[in-house]
Amino acid sequence: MAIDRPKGTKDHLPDGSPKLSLDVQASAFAHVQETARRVLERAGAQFMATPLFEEAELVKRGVGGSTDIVRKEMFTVYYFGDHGGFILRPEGTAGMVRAYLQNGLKQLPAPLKLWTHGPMFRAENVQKGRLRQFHQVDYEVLGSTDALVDAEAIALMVDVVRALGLSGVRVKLGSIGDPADRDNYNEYLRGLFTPHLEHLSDDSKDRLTRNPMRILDSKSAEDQDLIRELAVRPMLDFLGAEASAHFAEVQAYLGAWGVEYDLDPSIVRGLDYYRRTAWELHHEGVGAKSALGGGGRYDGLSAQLGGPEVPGIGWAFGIERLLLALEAEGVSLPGTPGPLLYLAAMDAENVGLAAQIARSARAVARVEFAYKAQKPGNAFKDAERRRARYAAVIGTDEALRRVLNLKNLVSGEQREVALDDLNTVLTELENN
RNA sequence: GUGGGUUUAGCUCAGUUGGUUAGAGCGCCGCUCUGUGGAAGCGGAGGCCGGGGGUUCAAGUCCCCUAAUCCACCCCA
Repeated sequence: MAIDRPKGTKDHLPDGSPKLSLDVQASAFAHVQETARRVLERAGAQFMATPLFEEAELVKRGVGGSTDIVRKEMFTVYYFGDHGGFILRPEGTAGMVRAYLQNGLKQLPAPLKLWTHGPMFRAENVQKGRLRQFHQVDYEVLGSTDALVDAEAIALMVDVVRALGLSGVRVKLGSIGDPADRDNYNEYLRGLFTPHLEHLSDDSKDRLTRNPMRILDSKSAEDQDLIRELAVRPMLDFLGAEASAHFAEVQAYLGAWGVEYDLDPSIVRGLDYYRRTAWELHHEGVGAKSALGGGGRYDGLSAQLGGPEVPGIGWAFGIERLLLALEAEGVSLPGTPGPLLYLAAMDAENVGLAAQIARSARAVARVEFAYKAQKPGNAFKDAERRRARYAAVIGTDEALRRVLNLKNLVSGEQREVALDDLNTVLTELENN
């Protein structure tokens, strides 16, 4: 093969392909999207979609200039002759909020629940559960600060994943407070760690200036020793009165609904616009970080993009990571079903008739036909490989008498059906 | 950006201390089998041994570079 697919991308393959795993099975992707649609739309979310590329400025302002996403993971799009400065979107929220503001969706009754799905792009090195083009399901609620909205969002994220048959997920829940709370906490951490600089790992020395909260979930043993020695207080101790009450309310609702979660003080959002409630969904099967998805409240984002104050909250999970988790649990998703009926003609002059019957039968069911005349033995072999439930071979006798011999490929039983009755019979067979 | 493993047919893999026409199983196509499938037998197609350079009389095999892939770090979905 002369040309391979670009690094960090996957082809989505039809059922039956060699090397097929759930994360590249096109029908599994479709099933995730359909399940998300069902669960989210029943909860009142409406589907919308935004472009795959946006102004670079949107992502810089929306995601934050100090994040790794902006510093080293953006794909710049160079190829629009009349206008430059576009990038492939690295996440969904900035575009959703941009579209909300630009299209006047503030006119719709608030809070407005939206959802979308599609590819995201990050220029990262590849490993398990991490790609350069990956896909997310995304849920956003705009126009409310109510803690009930937070709790419902978290519960819905769990609902979608559960509806797919995944069981081993954990919600890690935290609150990063309001901006002043976070500033206070970062100041506390800097004051605490700076005198012990020489005991921190090199990575954490860097974190101390860029994002001190990251030190707390460092994988380095020396960092963890130091954290224990210094008896570092958790972020939750620094929440202001309002953020604290809000967080208590979120937990009360989750408790009332029986949504399980673990309080995790080390929850840190990588994106600058988060406020208050922040959470992640974890599963063992998805790779080193084990995060299936994450979410949080972003009340400051709209204003940061130059719009009015519009509170918001949202989450996203990675479809590939979800499929890895399902695969790890051995959950199988429904694939594309085979045809209900496979038709073949024995003689070249009846191929056209087979095609005509198939085309009219497609009004009620999935029906395929052979493009060349086939001997009965080969016709049934073919029908079997295509996973048809029924097969019929048309010879001169059937053509003259205007009938089909429908053969059940599992039981081997045959029954004769008049062509005029075919669609009625197929409808019955489809329904049982 | 960094570190380690891997790369031979569509798939899973053999291939000896370098030795001349690179193999198997599965899959695919055909035949045995001109009105009834899942089996068996026989035959066929399909490889610049990831790419480039080097050593050698001779390289799938040894050396260097490069790419892809897998896993991990940073970070994230």
